[in-house]
Amino acid sequence: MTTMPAASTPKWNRLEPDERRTQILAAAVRLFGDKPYAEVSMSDVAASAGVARGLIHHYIGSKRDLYLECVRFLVTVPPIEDVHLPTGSLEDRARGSVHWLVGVIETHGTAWVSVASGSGVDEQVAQILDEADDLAAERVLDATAFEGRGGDRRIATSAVRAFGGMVKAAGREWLVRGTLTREQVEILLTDVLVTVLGTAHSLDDARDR
Amino acid sequence: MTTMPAASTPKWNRLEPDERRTQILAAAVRLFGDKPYAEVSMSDVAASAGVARGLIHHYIGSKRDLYLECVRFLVTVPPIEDVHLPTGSLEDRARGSVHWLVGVIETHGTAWVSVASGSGVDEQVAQILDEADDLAAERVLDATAFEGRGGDRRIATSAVRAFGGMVKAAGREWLVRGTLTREQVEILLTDVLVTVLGTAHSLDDARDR
DNA sequence: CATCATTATTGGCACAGCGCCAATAACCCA
DNA sequence: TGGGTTATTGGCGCTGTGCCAATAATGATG
Repeated sequence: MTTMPAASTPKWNRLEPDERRTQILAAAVRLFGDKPYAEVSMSDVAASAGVARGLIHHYIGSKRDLYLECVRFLVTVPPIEDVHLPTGSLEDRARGSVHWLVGVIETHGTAWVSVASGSGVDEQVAQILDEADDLAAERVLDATAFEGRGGDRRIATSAVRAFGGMVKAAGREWLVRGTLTREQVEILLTDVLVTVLGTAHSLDDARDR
Repeated sequence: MTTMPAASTPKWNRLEPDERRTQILAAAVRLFGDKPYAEVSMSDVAASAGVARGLIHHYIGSKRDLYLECVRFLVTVPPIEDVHLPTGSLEDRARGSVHWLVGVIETHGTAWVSVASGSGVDEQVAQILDEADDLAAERVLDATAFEGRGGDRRIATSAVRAFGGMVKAAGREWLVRGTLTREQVEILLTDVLVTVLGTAHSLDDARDR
């Protein structure tokens, strides 16, 4: 990659530790991006990076350490961007924040989604969770007597599915972290659900990119 | 459990297939509930259920199959409850739906949260994700110029963290499932964020359980 | 320019855990 | 009470991780 000595052909080329480490990490991020944790072996990463298996352990450590580095890279690099001026009305400022968040997501694309939400889950596991989310969304739409035609309904389902992500996160805040009470969670989610259902109606007018 | 023969002491008692299978599944659900996937070995499940390792493979199959069964159990059992009448105003119906959802979460408690959001993630992975979520929430509060005192701010942070769950889920809808366009995602999230910020102010009045 | 010191890199060994199969023991029935 | 049925066990083979000594490439030194 760097120099090509014509006299002797080295069996392998020697790189700077930082460079090699970055190279390994890049390969790992790529693999962990579209395959779940269990499906990625250290041999795969080593082969993808063009090095021996043992070298990864020398530079990063265990497989879990490698994965941790990848996660840290994927979720901490984006927020480095800073320039965002909170001006205008509340909605304008909210719009700016959301635009920034969506941009963060777009930066690493599906890899970010795969890692951030449901870190390295199996394909079939994701499918089961998806079906459960779908069922819950349908139930919510039925319970709230959502009236809508074909396309409208599908978009509303997706919106409520997204809302389901907030339900889970709120549940985490309540049960695991203990930062919100059950009452606070219900109030918050109720207000948000009302907003989601209200917005869903006007959402298919913006279906064109 | 069933009968106790006094004459001879059997080395192990023979159960009906369904009963044994249920027993194994119960032990697996319990273990997968508070430990990540990689931390739970088939030997642990076997020991916890009081059977030999091989029996699990005989009844369920591979470790992944076992985990799939547990996930399916955790997420499909709750929705069996049905009775919920969509009456009253939109907010009332939304409140009812949210109440039902929160009840579903409560049914299995932390185990559900652990499996549903971030299926079987490592403790350190969860910590990294938590810190990233916290940072993002703080940034959003800063960008939207959220004014609030100490306790208010902390509650608002938690609310925005919960909102972050919806951001991830919406990103999934957009990038992975393709059910929403980027524009639709931004509109939806903007409206919801405005609601979240507005509700957060009145949320500490309901801090008492 | 030849030799040595340094260290990046490799290949293989030991161990843990999964998947499976034949042997075994408990139960049911005549 | 004996024999058939099958739930259950224990151990074997294999894949993959973690680690360490040997090796080779690079830079320094005379």
